[in-house]
Amino acid sequence: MPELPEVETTLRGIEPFVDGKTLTKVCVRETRLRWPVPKAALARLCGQRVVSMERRAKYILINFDKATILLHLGMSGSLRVLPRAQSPDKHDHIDLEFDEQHIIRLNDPRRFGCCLALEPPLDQHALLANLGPEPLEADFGGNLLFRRSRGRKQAVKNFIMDGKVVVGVGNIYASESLFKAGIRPGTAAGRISKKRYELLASAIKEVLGKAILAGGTTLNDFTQADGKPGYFRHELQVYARDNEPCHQCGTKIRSKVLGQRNTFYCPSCQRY
DNA sequence: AGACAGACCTGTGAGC
DNA sequence: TGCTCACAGGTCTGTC
Repeated sequence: MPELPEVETTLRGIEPFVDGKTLTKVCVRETRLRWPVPKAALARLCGQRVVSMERRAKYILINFDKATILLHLGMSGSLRVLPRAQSPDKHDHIDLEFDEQHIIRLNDPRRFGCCLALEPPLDQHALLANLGPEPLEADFGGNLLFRRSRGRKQAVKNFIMDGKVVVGVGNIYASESLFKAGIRPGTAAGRISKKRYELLASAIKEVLGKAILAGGTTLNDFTQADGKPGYFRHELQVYARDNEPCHQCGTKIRSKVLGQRNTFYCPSCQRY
């Protein structure tokens, strides 16, 4: 479910209920997420005030004075703002309480997500130390993709999904961006021209930016922090549209497995 | 080093 | 109706 736009949407949804507030209570019902949830370390943060919040790649960071809560939604996670009295459902693993009325609740059926308590310096933590640039920041562009791709035989789709190259481009938006840039997903990354990479970088920025404005993409179960679906699904050009006509030229959209992930493209619009 | 496969989990929908 | 199977939005880890 959650790619960068979904995580950004989630962050924006919970921010008014978290930023500047004091953590009053933590309730952990299930510690078996991707890594064991450090109950005691989270409990020690109670009484401390949130000084800032940010997103890095697909991680949500809740910063306190001397520690940070790091959350990842994995494949199936969501964070929602709920009334404090709301009883937990199946897979509601963690509640964070920041005021009298609300809780922030992590639900994650597949338990691929995580919730950790980190000590500074944050940027030296293994999960954050080797991340590539943010796709929506100015330091990411076609030039960077071109330089990093020289000599690489890997399929360009797998290349842009590599978090060391650029963060936050997941399976849906990788297919969508390549469509927009006219590039075949299976082309070797090292064989693509600088000019094409400029188009691709712009496409990634545009697709992610639009998806954030739409509140993310809801395929099956993604909901924003207020429980509403994301609306980017209606904008998808190729993802999950195999055998349907391309919106641009009418050719049948094809699918193919690359790097163990389903990939969608238009054989006529994507020729490079 | 780069590239790939496997691993972690549960829910859903298709096909029988 | 109920069973089995394939597949799903992520990403770390190990192996070649």
